[in-house]
Amino acid sequence: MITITDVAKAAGVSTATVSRVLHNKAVKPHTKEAVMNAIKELNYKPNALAQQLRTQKTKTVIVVVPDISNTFFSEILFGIEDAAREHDYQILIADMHNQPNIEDYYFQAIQQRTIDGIISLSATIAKNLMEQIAEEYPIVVACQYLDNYMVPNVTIDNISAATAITEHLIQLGHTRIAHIAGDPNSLLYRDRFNGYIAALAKHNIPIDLSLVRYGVSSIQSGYDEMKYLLNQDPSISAVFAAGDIIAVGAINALKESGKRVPEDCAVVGFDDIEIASFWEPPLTTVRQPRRKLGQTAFRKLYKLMNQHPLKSVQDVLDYEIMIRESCGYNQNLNRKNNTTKEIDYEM
Amino acid sequence: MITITDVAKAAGVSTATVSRVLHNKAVKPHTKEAVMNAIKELNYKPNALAQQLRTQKTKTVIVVVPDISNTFFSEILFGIEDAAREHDYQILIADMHNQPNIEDYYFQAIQQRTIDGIISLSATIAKNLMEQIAEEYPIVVACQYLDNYMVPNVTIDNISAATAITEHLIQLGHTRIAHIAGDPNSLLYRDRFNGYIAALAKHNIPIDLSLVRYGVSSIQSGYDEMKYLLNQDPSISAVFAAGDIIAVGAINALKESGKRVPEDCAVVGFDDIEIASFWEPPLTTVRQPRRKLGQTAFRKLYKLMNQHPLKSVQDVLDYEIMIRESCGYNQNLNRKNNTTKEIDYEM
DNA sequence: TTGTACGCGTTATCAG
DNA sequence: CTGATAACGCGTACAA
Repeated sequence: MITITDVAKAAGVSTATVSRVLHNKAVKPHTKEAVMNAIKELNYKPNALAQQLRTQKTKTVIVVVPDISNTFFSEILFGIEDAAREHDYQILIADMHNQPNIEDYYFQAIQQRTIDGIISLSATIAKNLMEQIAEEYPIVVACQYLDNYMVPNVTIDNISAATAITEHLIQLGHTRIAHIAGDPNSLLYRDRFNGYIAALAKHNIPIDLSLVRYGVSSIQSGYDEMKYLLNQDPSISAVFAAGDIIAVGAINALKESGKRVPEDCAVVGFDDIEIASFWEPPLTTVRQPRRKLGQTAFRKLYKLMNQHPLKSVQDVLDYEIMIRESCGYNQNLNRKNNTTKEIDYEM
Repeated sequence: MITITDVAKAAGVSTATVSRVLHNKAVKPHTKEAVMNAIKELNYKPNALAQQLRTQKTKTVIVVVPDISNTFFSEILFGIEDAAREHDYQILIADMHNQPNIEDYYFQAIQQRTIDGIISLSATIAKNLMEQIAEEYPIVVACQYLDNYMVPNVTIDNISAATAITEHLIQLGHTRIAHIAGDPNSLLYRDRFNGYIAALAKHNIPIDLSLVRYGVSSIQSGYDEMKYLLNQDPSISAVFAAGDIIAVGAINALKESGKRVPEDCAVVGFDDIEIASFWEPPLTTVRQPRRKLGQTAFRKLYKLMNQHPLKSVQDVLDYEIMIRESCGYNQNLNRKNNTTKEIDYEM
């Protein structure tokens, strides 16, 4: 292995000078050139490990992803990478495979100084534990949050979005609207559920909890819960699924049962993942600004890692209702909410 | 930050002894206990950076993935992680976003000693460059290969699999069989193309290159190429797509054009990704042993990293033809090939 | 069985 | 502007 000492010898200077050249510090043009030549000739690459040990910075951020095979998260990752590149940071992906015991990852890596910060796209960890970590280390949560969250996070307003898309179904004349919810332990999904309830209440539609089922994020689960609902109450005319993956499973179940979508039963989802627009029929859903969510999350983390003051603990970004065919309203008139806000807790 | 010195002081021993305890070297039970207590009390975590700098080993492997949003790769990653865990290695994911200029990743990370080895699920890099890297550093290629590959790799027999699934269409009576191929610069896709040609030749079906289109791995691309084919030659009665993502796009195009699948046109794919079995109709395709591919790749890399001799340069694993409805042969009789072989080049 | 001392490759401080 | 040197935290000969 070829080190900074080798370069120094070859260039006839000290290692300190080589280091200076490497970091664009003040060096005489002449000596700088000599060093550059030596570097090129020897094909020298600084040892990142040694640099990191010395500077106590790794310029690396770990992203905790619940499930990388869920395409919803990939676009968020792109956004994170976009922003990370701006500041020359590396991204490390930790895939949880949807298992909830993720504490290990947080602790191991950051306590061993392998990384400078964490972006978590998951919030299954206990609230107090998360807050404890957040006090000691830079961490930002994206697309997930907990009640009265004091951990820096960026998200959309799930209640408002769920209300909006449910109202859309109501405005199309539906009153028997089922909901296939996500994990009730996640505030994210509780919010979507609450948005659904709020929309019904607002329009004086009686709330019937027998129309609510709880699924997990898989096509199979959406299929199963829809079958259950159909079996139990054939009068259902619309379904709001808490995620697109669940929604497409529900569509499959409906079609298999001889129901036409949207004529016999409308279906709407949440997230706008890629297959949503390619499904048959194309899915009406809520689009989250995924790339921007990722970018915002990283920029927030960057401030945290470099002791810049945070304007707000929580950033709330805009969402968009994507009207496609699965809801029966085949018109190219998408609705946008324009309420990017920053809820200020003043850290 | 709390270091090994702090622990040593607290336990009243030298840092060397603490280190020995950490690595289960010979230490008197009594002192060992004292050290353990100090570690626990101070909540000491070894600094991984320092360890790695000292030992010149990171126990980390980078996996180069063409596109993490393609679910085909996630299961391979699981397999890699399975095997990595056995040996206490960390996995690092590098997402290429389908861009071919990946040399940077290989070099940067491994030359800067941040990683011990590479598993590449991509082979867009020039052959000689790849071989040059392979001579200097531990690297294994999975699911991809180049002609006369001297770089350790693990894969299925794409020619044989493509031949088998094309023959299945032939046996169902099809003669006008189109092929939507993948990137012809990739031997992987050339092999699938060649398998298609071989099957036609074997059954004396005239080869008509106007039935062959080249797509990329996206639903949209499959859709576009199928539209083109339909427009050009409505007599096509079956399509072999070089990947499932392309295949489902093709199905969408067919249905939109008023063709029934499989009655008017059969479709088969390759890879067996999750949505394949949930599409309408469910897709007949080739299943690759993804998990095992990943495991095998890591174990091969492990040998390389630890100077164990390699039995073979190339491992060829079994594939499986998954017969579903999209080919019109709705019978639960899947075919397996049982020919796991290791082509011996003797390194 | 344990402690001392050095070195992994780099950067930062302090003189000059 | 440059060089000598200490230090980052750890593992391991070597000696005791």
